[in-house]
Order: sequence, then C-alpha cells, then structure tokens
Amino acid sequence: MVRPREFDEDEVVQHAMDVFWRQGFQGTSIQDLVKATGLLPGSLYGAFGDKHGLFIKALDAYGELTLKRLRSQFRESGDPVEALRQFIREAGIDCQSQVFGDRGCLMGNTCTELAAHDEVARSRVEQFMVSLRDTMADALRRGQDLGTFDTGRDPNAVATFIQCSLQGMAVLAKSRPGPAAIHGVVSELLRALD
Amino acid sequence: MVRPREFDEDEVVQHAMDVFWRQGFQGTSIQDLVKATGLLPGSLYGAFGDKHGLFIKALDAYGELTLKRLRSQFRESGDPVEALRQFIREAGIDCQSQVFGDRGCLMGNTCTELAAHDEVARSRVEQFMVSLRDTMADALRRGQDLGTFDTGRDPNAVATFIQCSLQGMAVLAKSRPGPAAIHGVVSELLRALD
DNA sequence: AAAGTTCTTGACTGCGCGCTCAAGAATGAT
DNA sequence: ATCATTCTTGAGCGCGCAGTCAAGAACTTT
Repeated sequence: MVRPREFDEDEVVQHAMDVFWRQGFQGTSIQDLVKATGLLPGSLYGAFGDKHGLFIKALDAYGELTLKRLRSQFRESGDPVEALRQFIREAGIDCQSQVFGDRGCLMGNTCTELAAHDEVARSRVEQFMVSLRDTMADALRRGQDLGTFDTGRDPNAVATFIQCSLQGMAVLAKSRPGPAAIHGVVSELLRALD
Repeated sequence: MVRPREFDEDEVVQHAMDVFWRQGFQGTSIQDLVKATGLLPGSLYGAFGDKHGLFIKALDAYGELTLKRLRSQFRESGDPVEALRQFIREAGIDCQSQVFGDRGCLMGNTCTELAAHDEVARSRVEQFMVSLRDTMADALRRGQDLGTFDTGRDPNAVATFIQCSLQGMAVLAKSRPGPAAIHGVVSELLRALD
C-alpha cells in the first residue's frame, strides 16, 4: 500500500451508471464520464481499464441494486403475490415519471443496444434476467402454497411473462404515450395474475 | 430534369434499414452505409441530407412495411382474433430465429436508443405504436361483434398490452434465454386473450 | 528523512467519425 | 453541337473520440 485512491470506487460507479442509464454505452463519451465522476481520464483508466470495463461495473451495480430492492420488497410483505402486484404497480408509476420513464431499464437498454455484438454485456444481462425471473417465480410458488395463486399455472412461465411485459412497458413509456396506455398495461398485467 | 439518379432510392433505403436494424443508429457509421448501399458519401448526402435523414426514411419504411403486413394478415383471416393469435405465435417464432431474434424490432430499438434525445425519431415511433395498437384494437372490436372476444374487455387496453408484451419479448429474446422462455411468454400472452 | 510505490494531472496521440467540395461525367433542352 | 443542370466521384476537412503517458504529488515503509 502506498498512495491511496482519492475517490470512492462505488461512488464513481454509481455516477457512471447514472450517465450510462440516461445515454447508453455508445451515447456516453469519456468526457461525459469525466464530468459525471469528477475523475480525470488517467484515473478512470487506471481504475477500470477502459470505458467498457467501467460500463460492466455500472451494469453489475444496477443489477445488484434492482435485485436487492425486489427481494426486500418480498421480505416485507406477507403475501408474496400481493408484493408482486405492488411491484408491478410501482413499475407503472415509475414509467410515467419523467425521470424513470425516459431512462427505462438499464438492463433492457443494454440488451437492446449491445447484446447482439457484445458477449460480456449479453451474458450479464441474461444472468440478471434469470435471477429476477427466478425471484418472481419463487414468489408465485409461495403464493401457490399459501393459496393466493392458482396452482394450475406455471410459475416460471408467468414470471417470464411479467418480466417481458415490464420490459415492454419500459420501452413503450419512452415513446411518451398517453398515461392511459401505461395504466391499461398495468391493469391488464395485474389481471393476468388472477 | 437533367442527369437522373443512377440508383433506386427505395432500394437504398431498404439496405440502410437493414444495417440500422442490426446495428442501431449510433452503431452505424457512414462507411457502413456506403458499403451496404453501394453509394458514395456524396450521393448519400445529396439524396438524404445527412445520416439522420436517411435513418428516418429507413424507420418510416420499416413502419409502413410492418403495418402493411399486419393488416394484410387481418384481411386474409376470417376471425380477426384468430389472426391476432397467429401474429403473436409468429412473433414468438421470429424471436427464436437467429436473424430476427438478434435484431429485435427496429421501432423498439429506436425508442430505446433515441426517443429521449431525438424528438423526430420519438414522434415517428409513437405514431407507429399508435397505428399498430389501433389496428389490433380494431381487430378485437370486430372480434367482440363476432362473438370471438369477450365484450367485457377493453380493446384498447388489451391491444396496448399485447404490443407491450411483444416489445418486451423482442428485448428478452436478445439476451438469448432458453427457447422455453419465449414459448412461455407466447402461451401466457395467448391466455390473456381468452 | 529518504526510498519506494502508486495515484493524479492534463496535455497529448492517432484514428475514425460525420460531412464537404471541386472536378468530371451524364443527361435533357435548345 | 452547345449549354445548363444535376449526379457521381473520391480525396480530404475539422472534430471529438477512446485511450496514453511523463511528470509531479501523496502516502507507507524503513
């Protein structure tokens, strides 16, 4: 150990995540990152290797944050199916807000932008999608045990379907449709849970 | 009229669409377009103004093509709701194919990449989404008249929901989940139509 | 206090980007 | 045949990109 870093790595990653989330990978320049993180190019490259390396760290941070939030939401609620409904309703509200509506989901954005040509990014996204899906499927299975979710349904298929619809909602929201559109999607999606 | 163009504009737009579809707007360089269209930069700029102008033409071409296909599918089928089911099934098959699965939907891709920072692109996407949605809602209304779709449902909400789920499916497919995932989404989506 | 190591700084590099333009070629009008 | 007009050609523009590096600063160890 000699001269210590003057910055907190996690904080830098958070700021980078913010920019990548708003502008995408290709839409973000090193200058943008310099401005957002307060670090100069040299430090940025010293700590993260290159732009792509920093992006992947930001992507991982996003994934962990999102999964942690969902899981804590499940933990706090007695009925996991009701918690899932709440999650869907909140996603709808987020999509209508200026901030989240314009940004969408960083995982979905990355999937669209990079998955076809960037194997590292693709596999991170895939892994995230599987984790989120499994978390929701677990909730549905517990719902089946508790009698709040139809035992005739396939929890995996339903979880995948919800994930899919939420991703679609994030895409659609960016086109700025009327609020009725998002509301319609949410109510139809909730209906699909009954 | 003096010296006529040596190329067919529609053909050039088709080729450009192909590249933009695969690589996105920012991911496509003028060189890529030169290679794909066979035109040199000068001709490209003479005919379309700039990269963005060509992109918008490609986007419009994609929208018209897609809408035309869906409408002809409705025209050929007796039951509009069954035609919609067929459309959903085919979308699922497309998502599983190497070609379309990696590309997704050009409108969804554009929405994700550009909508927040490019008002021209955003409004084109929005307009397309509305048209497609309306086409599907019309089909559902006709289904209600014919007795093949529950009159208690809101055709607009259901159409929006289908569109949303299809967009989500295109995103998800890019992450290369197992084929079971897409199949699950399709069957759950079809279930939502009953 | 000196030595050794790592971090920060900011000017810098080469490159590929979107785009332009002067020159020549091809056409229709006269 | 000549002219006016537009298209094609391809070299090349300035710029901003991702990424580098030498020098100085900051810290630990001895």
